Amino acid sequence: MDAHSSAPTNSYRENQLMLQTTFIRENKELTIAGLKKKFVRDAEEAVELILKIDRLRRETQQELDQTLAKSNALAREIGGLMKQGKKAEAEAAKAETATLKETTRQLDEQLKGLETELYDELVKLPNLPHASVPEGRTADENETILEKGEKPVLPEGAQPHWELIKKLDIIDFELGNKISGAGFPVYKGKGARIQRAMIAFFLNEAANAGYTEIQPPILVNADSGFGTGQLPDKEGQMYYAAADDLYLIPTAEVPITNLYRDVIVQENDLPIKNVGHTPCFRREAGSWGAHVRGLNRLHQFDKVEIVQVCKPEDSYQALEDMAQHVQGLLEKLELPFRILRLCGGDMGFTSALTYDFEVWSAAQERWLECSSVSNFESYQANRLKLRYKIDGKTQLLHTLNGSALALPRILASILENNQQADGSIKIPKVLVPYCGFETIG
RNA sequence: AGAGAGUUGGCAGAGUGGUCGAAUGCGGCGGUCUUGAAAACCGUUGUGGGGUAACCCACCGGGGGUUCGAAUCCCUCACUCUCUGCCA
Repeated sequence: MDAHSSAPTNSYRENQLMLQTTFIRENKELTIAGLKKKFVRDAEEAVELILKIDRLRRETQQELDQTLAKSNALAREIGGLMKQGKKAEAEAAKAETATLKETTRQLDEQLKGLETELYDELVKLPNLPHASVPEGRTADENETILEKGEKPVLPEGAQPHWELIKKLDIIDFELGNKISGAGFPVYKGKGARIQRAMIAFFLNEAANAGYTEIQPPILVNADSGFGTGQLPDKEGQMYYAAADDLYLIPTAEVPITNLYRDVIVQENDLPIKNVGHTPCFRREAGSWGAHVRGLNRLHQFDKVEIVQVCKPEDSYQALEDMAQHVQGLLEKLELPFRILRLCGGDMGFTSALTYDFEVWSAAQERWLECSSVSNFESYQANRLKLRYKIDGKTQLLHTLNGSALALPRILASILENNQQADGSIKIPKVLVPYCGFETIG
């Protein structure tokens, strides 16, 4: 943990603000600078436009409120007159309401339009990167903050995992192809058992670290997709069940974080730490090729996800704790890995700071991403309306999540790194009690 | 899937056209009393938006309508419950 022992300090958001618009209004330059770090095009224009719409929105709101206040007063007056039986006066007052009503209708329409416009613009903006996020546009500019573990020297005739799984008959892509399609492998025998072993191991480790286990639905509605930011941006990456208007989750983050949508959490229930195992479904339409062979990229895979909800001032410590947890798993599995701090251009849309974990895949001689641990600060919480009460005020919480871990690439790495001279695979010691065998093949 | 009944503040539960943002009870918070606690009593206690502020506005499942005025009437959608059917 030495590599990232000092938690980065949150440099520019001492005052956590309720609303993104309020934050932008009061931190215009910081917002623009942050957006530029994430390579948002025309950041200034986007921010100016938002501030302009926001100004108009507030003006319109004021006019509307005043008009409504007049209507309310008049209605009360009419009520009073009716009670006293002053019918003529009441009728006269009624005549006045017609113009007010028309004004209300117009202003209301205007306001709704402006609110929609504002929302549409806001939703286009990604989260702002944390100060410690390195400058850079592509994955090449990510910062390696730790590399650990011995890269194994493979025996003569060592093979990549897609050959090994065939030889050992533990994962069958052809069968999956028949019953579903490409990217839906069938795990058989020890292949299935080691998957189950890893899931149990990961869940137990998380439970030991204080995470509460959750088994969420794996189909979610559109509101949940919006809450965690998959919608409206990455619609095409999720499978969609049109008949029921439900999405297959791309990660357990979606249902588990959305558990707290529209919730005001009690302060002493914080931090919330949840873990869940789910299958994950990803359409990933583009970029299939040689480097995504075998288990490297799938349409369906299993993942154990850890999620935390905490107070703003605790979130960067929580991020470090989560990273440490993931690191511990990889160390126990005895796999070589490295940790990257993603640069502005390579980070996710909703994240403020992300650590990627990559395992070494010895036969492919490549690093494979197996976990991504992120602090979203209040970005998701703002959409989720996830808050807590402090000093009588409601304030947005921070959300974080990370894979702990995604299975297929871990399995690929185990298979490739641990192949023995006799062609068998040695199972990491920690998994043996879970799967009940020490070798495959 | 069919028939019926519901959806109100943290929870329970009143309220069927005019100070209802909403009675009452429980819970929460503050106080009195007490060595301390309980009980009792008093006060307070929803969310969001706008405004320097006083204060104003919106929200009683979602959306729309009637009306000078809607938690209350009408339409529509969603969900929940009960009974029947089906089912792992």
